[in-house]
Amino acid sequence: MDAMQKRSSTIQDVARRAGVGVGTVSRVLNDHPNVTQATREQVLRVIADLGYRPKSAAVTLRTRQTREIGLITDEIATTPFAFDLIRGAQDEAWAHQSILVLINTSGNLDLLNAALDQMYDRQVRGVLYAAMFHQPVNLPERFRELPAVLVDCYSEDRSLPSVVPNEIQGGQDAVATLLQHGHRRIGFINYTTDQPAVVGRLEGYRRALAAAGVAYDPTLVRQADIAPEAVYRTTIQLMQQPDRPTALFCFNDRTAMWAYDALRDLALRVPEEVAVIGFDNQELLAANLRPPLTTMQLPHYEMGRWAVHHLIAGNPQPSPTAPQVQLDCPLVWRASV
Amino acid sequence: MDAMQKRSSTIQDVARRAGVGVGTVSRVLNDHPNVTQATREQVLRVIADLGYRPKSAAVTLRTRQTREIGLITDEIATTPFAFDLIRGAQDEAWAHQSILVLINTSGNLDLLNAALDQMYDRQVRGVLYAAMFHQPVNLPERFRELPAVLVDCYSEDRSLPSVVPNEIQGGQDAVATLLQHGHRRIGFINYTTDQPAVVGRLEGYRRALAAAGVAYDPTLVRQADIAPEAVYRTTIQLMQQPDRPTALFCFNDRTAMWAYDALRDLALRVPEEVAVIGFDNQELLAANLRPPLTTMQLPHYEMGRWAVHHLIAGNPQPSPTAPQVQLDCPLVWRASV
DNA sequence: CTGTTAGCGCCTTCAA
DNA sequence: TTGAAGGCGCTAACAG
Repeated sequence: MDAMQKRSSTIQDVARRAGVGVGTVSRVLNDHPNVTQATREQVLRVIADLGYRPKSAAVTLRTRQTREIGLITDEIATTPFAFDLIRGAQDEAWAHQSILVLINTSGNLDLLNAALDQMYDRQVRGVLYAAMFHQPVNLPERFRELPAVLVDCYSEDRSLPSVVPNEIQGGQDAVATLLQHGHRRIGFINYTTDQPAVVGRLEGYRRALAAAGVAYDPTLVRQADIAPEAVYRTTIQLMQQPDRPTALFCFNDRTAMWAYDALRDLALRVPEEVAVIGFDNQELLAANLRPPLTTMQLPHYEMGRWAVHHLIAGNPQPSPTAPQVQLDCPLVWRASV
Repeated sequence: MDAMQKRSSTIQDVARRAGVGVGTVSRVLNDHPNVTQATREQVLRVIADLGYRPKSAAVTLRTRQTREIGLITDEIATTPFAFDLIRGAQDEAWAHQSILVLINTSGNLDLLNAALDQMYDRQVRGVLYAAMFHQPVNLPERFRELPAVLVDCYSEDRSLPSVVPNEIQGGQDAVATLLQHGHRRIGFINYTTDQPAVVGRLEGYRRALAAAGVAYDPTLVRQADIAPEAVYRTTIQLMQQPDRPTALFCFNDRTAMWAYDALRDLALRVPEEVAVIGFDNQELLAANLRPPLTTMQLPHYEMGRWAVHHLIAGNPQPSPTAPQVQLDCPLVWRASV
């Protein structure tokens, strides 16, 4: 390894070759105005010749700041969302000449603390903490000791800035879409917990109905575990009741997938006889179902961007008034409505 | 931001408080033997009191080495595999007190070069380059200037070490499983390109047949685009031919998903009337299909681990003899066989 | 406008 | 076994 690491040139080398002082080189490096055009060009030429690049370790040591942003994830692993979030964060970080440093904690508190240690040691500009799904979280106090933004989660006490999906808007727009297509009896297969997505999407459902002057019918709203049989059975029940729904709003794309199964067994065609709309926009599922599923997209990419932007531009401080931003879930049009 | 960054303590602070020289502190920090037990404990106590942690920038500047590993990905974005690979890499890196620095290039060459610049500047221990799917790649020469390992891809000239899935073994084991369950006429819905996965899995198919003394019947092997209709049609054709196959080996889980559709329309039950085995083990699909899909798992986690391990322990040098490792694809048993 | 100098925080000789 | 001193590569303050 050492063999190949030909000692790269330093600012001294550049200064010498260019016949100037290191201070001057440093100035052109940092776009300081006090350099004549001539010397600047001269220095730039030598830099190019030598292929010189400043060592970030030296810069950090001197300036006490890095161009790194920590991304700590909590077992976000199994979902394809993770990478969208990472991409969004990276794209924004890159726009600020910064780079992502990644740690997945697997939901392990010791690892989380170790991750924070790392972030300190490296003097990152700040830290993102991303959860696997929209939820409240309880983070160690130490999180308040450096700039931090929560993604797809929020601290119980609301003292840290966070960005999450707008579940209500998502639910409302989904149902409004169904309404616009003439549906009046809209079934809703929700999930059983009380997580924000469940509560928010239901609220959106009600608001859309209310806005359209359609009465809320509790027999149309069911809760089912996210499991094949549970959803299958619920769908069958829903569709076999008198005055059956003509459209289905599903808690997420997996739910919709199993509802598809039930509808097929019921010989009900999508979308001709029953319209279906999902949530999440898990490409792998939604785009590959038959017919392709119309669904609401979770704004992971945008949340990643927002979080990094806020970290860099928002100078986030822990405080009771930390912003809690909700990003819209846009409709992704396919063929199930 | 500055407000919260209470200047953390330095090695000097520790030395002063402990009544020793900085050299001594440095020694206990680095487990140097020449420190008496007494002073070591004394220093350790002060370190704990102060919550002192060495700044990595200073260490790097001095030692010229970091504890960072670069991970450059090529638009690996859309697949859920990405995170498994990242997790594997991180877990192994962590075991070596190292951390991942991530850059996604979106297949953009300029970004790739910029990424390499970053890696140089940061003096990372080495770099992983991961592709979206198993394929040959052509990387810039600069890749040869620092320790690098390719993941899920390999350089055309084989000069860089790489780790990829063992497609042949995967195909062979998949088909062998079917054979063991008594199937003799096994359909294979392959993909149309000539990428390693396509070629390798076919080879595996043939080997399994040969090993079982079953003649290779070309009418059972089809190539279909990875698109719903193409697979659907192919499946129908395959199953309607005289002496139809009793089992189906699908190029990947998405292919299997659409084959399911065709089989259902043909009123053929899985696995009672037709056994199906997929490839990739995309949890989101495989586990959620009805019945859940038996499939071969792509070893992304393991490839990530192997790559980092080799980077750190293998002292990789670009050379014509760089190792090209293939990792097995284990069978994931569900309910479709 | 430019060169020189003093550290940033740490590790590593070199003496003691 | 330990302390002191030098320097890693860079920026910023200070003269000039």
